[in-house]
Amino acid sequence: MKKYSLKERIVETALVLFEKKGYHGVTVDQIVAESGSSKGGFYHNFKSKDELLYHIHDVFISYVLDKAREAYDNCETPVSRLCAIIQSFTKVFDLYKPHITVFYQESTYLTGDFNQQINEKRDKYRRLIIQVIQEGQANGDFRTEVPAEITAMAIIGMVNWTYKWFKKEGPLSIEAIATIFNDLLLHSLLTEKGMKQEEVYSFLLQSQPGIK
Amino acid sequence: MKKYSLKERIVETALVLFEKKGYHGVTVDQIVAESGSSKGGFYHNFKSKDELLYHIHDVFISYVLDKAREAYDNCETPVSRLCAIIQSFTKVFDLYKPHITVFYQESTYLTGDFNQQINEKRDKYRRLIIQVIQEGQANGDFRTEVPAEITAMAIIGMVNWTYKWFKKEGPLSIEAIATIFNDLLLHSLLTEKGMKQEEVYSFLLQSQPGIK
DNA sequence: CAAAACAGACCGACTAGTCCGTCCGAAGGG
DNA sequence: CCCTTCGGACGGACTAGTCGGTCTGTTTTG
Repeated sequence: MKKYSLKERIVETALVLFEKKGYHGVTVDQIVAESGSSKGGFYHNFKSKDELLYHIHDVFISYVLDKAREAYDNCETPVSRLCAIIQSFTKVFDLYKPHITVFYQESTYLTGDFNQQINEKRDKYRRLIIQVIQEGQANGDFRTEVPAEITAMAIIGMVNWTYKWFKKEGPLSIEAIATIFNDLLLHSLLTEKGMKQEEVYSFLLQSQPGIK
Repeated sequence: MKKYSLKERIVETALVLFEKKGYHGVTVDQIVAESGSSKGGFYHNFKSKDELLYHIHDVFISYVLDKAREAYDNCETPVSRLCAIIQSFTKVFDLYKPHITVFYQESTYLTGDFNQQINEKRDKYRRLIIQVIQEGQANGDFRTEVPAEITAMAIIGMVNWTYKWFKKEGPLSIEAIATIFNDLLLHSLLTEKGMKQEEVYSFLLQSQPGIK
């Protein structure tokens, strides 16, 4: 039974406070007070408030990027790859909701060098999704009328926006939402040929109404 | 040839600065300096920096809400209503990009009363979209497997996210992007019956590749 | 006992908001 | 038509308060 380190406690409380009040709505003194620490403790673990913000960003984007690559490597076809990536990302909301909120809400305030490092990983993530779509278009599973880049951004938008409205206590689990996303996404992307593949059905919702 | 009033000049420069550096990254002094004004001029037109933020929020959400209702009233069927709303919203990016960025990036910092007023309008907008989807499900145009609420949030997310990546100087016009969104959205929502309607085709991309 | 981990008083920079003064155009009287 | 009055729009020095970060101890740990 490991104790939480001070650093972890600081990050956790900062996360909760940032999510509620925003990065600039929270002072270092508040973080220190709520985490039962001190200025000394804080600045022993972080060079600055900026670095704490960077740390939160990095933990999240690194995790998500890893999961996406894992999903890519573990799947064979564009359809299953795309669905697996979306599913893995959406599931992260249960785990990292505050991180995600901070990530999309406060990245403006990352200073030069930190900002650059995060943007690189963000780019890698985007390029991976575009690539999967292009692979699907190349092998005839996905429709080619829609440009892969825009479609990728549409999908990323659909999924990312979840941070604005998802509540853990809500009526739908995050897994259920991921399934709906995949259903919407496959319907908008698949060609008739792509639709006929066996594996597709495991990612779609059934047609009879009233399913939970 | 009307001159810009000081208030307008302040809002315009604030918008540009907020978009680039975030609400808290910009001081009142900076706004005052860049707009060629003064502290007196600023606080004569706005009760506080908060009120300026509120003003920016309100201009945008009011405009968008009006346009959406207009689109709803001018159209007859769920399909055309939904497409018209999406189109009207997406087009706003050309006009109000900085407003939108501020709207989604800085709303955390709206204080109590202001926040409440904006949220009401935001809610009305969301409910309108949900309603259109439900109407489409009721008359058999839209699939009923996907819950209207989640679908609405997926659509709103897809469209809203545009503020994160859209550049006016980019290769695609905002109208082209709106068309792509509508195409994606209709493919994911329409039933076979809904797909057969004549009017649908005007909102879809053609199947032959290479169309601009 | 040395080095790391932490506590907390303190400081300097910064910033939202104030306050008083000035300018200018309209109203109004002569 | 001119001079005076007056009120609203704006200028800008000033302030009170806040907040990130430092510095000097003290405790804990290996």
